[in-house]
Amino acid sequence: MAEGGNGVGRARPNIYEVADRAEVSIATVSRVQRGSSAVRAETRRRVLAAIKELGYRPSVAGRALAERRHAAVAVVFPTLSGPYYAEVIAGCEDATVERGESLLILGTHRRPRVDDLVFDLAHRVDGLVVMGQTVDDAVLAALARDAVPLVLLGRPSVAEAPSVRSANAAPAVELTTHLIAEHGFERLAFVGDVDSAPDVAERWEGFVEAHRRARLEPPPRPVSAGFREADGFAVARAAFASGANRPQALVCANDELALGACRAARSLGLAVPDDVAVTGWDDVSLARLVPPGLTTVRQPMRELGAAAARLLFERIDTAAAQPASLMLPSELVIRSSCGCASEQDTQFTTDEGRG
Amino acid sequence: MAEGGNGVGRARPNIYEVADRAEVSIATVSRVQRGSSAVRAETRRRVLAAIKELGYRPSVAGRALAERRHAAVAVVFPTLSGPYYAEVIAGCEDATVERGESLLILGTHRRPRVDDLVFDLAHRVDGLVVMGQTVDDAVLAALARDAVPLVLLGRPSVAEAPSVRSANAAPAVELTTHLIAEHGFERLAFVGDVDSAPDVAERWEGFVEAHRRARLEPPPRPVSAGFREADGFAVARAAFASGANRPQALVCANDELALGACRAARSLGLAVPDDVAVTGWDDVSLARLVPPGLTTVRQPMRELGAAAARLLFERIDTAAAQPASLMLPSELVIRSSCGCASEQDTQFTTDEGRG
DNA sequence: TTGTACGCGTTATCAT
DNA sequence: ATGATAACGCGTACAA
Repeated sequence: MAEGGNGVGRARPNIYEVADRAEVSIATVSRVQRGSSAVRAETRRRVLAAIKELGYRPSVAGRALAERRHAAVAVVFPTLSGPYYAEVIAGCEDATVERGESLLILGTHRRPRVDDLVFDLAHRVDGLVVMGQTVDDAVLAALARDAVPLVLLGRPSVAEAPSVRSANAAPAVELTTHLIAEHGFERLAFVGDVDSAPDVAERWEGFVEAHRRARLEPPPRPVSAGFREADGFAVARAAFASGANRPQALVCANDELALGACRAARSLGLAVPDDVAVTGWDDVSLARLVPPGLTTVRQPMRELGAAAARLLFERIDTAAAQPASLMLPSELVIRSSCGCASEQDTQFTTDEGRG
Repeated sequence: MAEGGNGVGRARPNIYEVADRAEVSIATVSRVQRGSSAVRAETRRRVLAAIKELGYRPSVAGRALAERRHAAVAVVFPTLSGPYYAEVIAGCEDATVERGESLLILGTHRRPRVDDLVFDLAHRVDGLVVMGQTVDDAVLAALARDAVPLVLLGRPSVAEAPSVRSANAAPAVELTTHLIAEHGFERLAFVGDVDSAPDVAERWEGFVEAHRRARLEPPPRPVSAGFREADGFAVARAAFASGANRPQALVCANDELALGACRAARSLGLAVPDDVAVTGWDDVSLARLVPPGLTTVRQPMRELGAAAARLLFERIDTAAAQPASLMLPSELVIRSSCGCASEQDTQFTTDEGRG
């Protein structure tokens, strides 16, 4: 381990030094080191010895130049706050390391000149995973024209780039139907900004679809801004203010909003789920910790990231075929906030925090 | 925006094509493009036009080879689960983008051949931020011998590499003294694995020091494994089982443990803080949301990451001088779980979740 | 099986 | 102010 003492400050050896030391040509070093063509066993041994003695590692820049590839990909995301993006990126990282390559990251939230940043990034990797609404369609189109392999994540397909998503409509139908059929609710409300993200729009559509199937009139399209706990608090307060006609259940576009709604209920002396049911989306670690356990929908975040990266590699390796888009299933997680029995609220391992 | 239509599939133009089009030599293109030496205004104009028309961007590989630098750094971390590492990495990313460079990431948790991964990584960037106990000291020493610029984060200095940390001992003294002096507690317990991380060890030492100053006998050194919610639950259950002599306050090494301890208390019919006080460390987003608001210590996570990256850049730019290590202050966050009045538990914006 | 020589796209030095 | 040209480190035809 930790290759040996080639003196302090000594410049990194290059392929020529290795060749000299092993008394072969650089071509042979390259062959040995890449494990490619046939090399006589004895020669290979000598070369390997020289590599080890010198602590030689091929220069990525030189190799990138010669091979015309970077052995690296990048993921573009809005922000690292919250568990969603971090988990997805972790999935990308898993798949990337598994392939023996490197992962670059770029956050776009509140950053000027994002287009330029993305173009620069595109030129130092072999492909890009682009999450959510972080990059303009026009930029994606331009990248596609430049033949930059692209995979989209949690966002509709654009510029013929394949996309990886998790199910929204189906679980939304399932969740809403659960509230209607199992718990007998008739006045539901949807909390979330339908126009801000396709994911949310699809959840809303599933919500409406469930009403249609139950022959119930869906509530009017919600107007609300934001995804934050405070937003959920405000919207829920307003909803609860409608007196006797207040909704019996709040279907929130994410767990943050749902937690805010729970707080709003508490602040008005309403009990969840006895006085009002609340559901979330994402299954953040809080969801199972805060009483009552939040009924929500779990997206396979890490798998989403890994799948996107693998799709990207496929796209890189076979420039020809466009791999199809992928839809990963989401899982309904029934806890107590919808009104179901508590049943000891699952396990409590959260994998948060550190030493 | 989005440079123009140089036909589909057209190969990326290189500096020669630009030179041809502008009717200059590649040297001039390089000069213009780098903004270096003097170039006649008219010439510059022509070159700029050619660059724009062709959508030229210099190849990072070519540049890296010529300049012998990568314009990129990497951060090595254990895992992306939980808010701590994600926030720190976000800080690194801020500082990196601010400098116009790129950030590579490598997670080591549960990964085989970490040493090799790190060595590979080191060869494709200009320097490394290494977090926590992710990499063996021997590997760090080897990297240092190879003249790889290194900055350590949240870990004691090794191999003469500067380190960035947040204060542990001082806030631990402050927190413990608060419990002793303000709330009059005399039987405290420390929850956390003191031997697993230097950070935790320092928090423990601060805890002991506060006892010393108050002329109180500190409890025996705790034996506990893990940092997780479930670990806190288990340890706290055991502590509460000691009957009348049970601790009046639990000082936990992080918020996860503290939340587990709270749950343990609940499960035994003990109220927090009325029957037992609990404090955490980190101020994760849960800390202010779960009732009662958790008294904890806030580390400047994002600033830690940014500071580490900037220190690394300094180290890269001035190979000679070793920048000194940095210690960033941590902030005591008093909420209700220590027994202080609730006072409407601060704001509720959490920045978690997404659309 | 092995070696020679060229190309990859820049930067930088040295002439002019 | 501008142009030739030599590195930079590697992969790989092609030749031997």
